[in-house]
Amino acid sequence: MKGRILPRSFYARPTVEVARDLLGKYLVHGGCAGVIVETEAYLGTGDIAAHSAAGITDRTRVIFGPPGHAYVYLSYGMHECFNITAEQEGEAGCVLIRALEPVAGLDTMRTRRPGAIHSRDLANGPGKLAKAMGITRGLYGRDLTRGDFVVRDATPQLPVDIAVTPRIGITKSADLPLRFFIRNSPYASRHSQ
DNA sequence: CGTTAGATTTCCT
DNA sequence: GGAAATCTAACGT
Repeated sequence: MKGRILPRSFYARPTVEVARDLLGKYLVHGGCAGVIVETEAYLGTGDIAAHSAAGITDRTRVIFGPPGHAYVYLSYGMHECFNITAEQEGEAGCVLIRALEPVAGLDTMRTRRPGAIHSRDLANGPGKLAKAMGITRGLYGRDLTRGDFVVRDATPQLPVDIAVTPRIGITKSADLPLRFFIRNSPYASRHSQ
C-alpha cells in the first residue's frame, strides 16, 4: 500500500481516461486493499445507461459534484456498487469499480464473503467487491483523497496490458466500448479474457 | 462446466 | 408499476 494518494487532479479529467488509468492502482479501505483490475466508464453526455442521465436527484447528486468522491448505490435491491466520480464539478461522469486483486486484509474479506472459496472470487464483480471491502451506502459522497478510504498509486507503477470491451449487464448504450480490464488477470470478472 | 431462475428494494416514469 | 450498472444456487449436460 505504498504510493501517494491520488490527488483531486487525477479525477478532474475525462471519465474514460480516469477509468483506464485507475487500472493497476490500489483501492484502500480500513485494513483492506486491492489492485483495481476492472472498471467501467459512465458518461455525463450521450450515455443513457448512466444513472446521471436522469438528471440531478437525491441519488445522483454526487455524480455532478466535485471529482474524487464515492458514489455508492443499491443494485437489484440487494447489492451495493462502488463508483468514483470524475470530470470537473458541475459535469457528470463516474467510474464503476468492477473487480480487485486482493492484497491486504484477506482474512477480513473472507469473513465478509464466506461463500468465496478462492481469493479470486472475493472481489471479481462489483457487488462482491463492495461486500469484501466493507463499502456501503453509508460511504456515499466520501472524499477519496483523504482519510482511510482512498486510492493510491503503485510504486513502482505496475505494467498493465489493457483490454477494452462493451459494458456488462446493461441494455441501453450497450454497444459503447467503455469497459476496461487488465488482460489475463485471473481476478477480473468472469466475462473477461 | 454452462445455463437459468429467483431474490429483493430503490428509483424514476 | 416496472425495470434495474448482480449474485448464487440449482439444475442439466
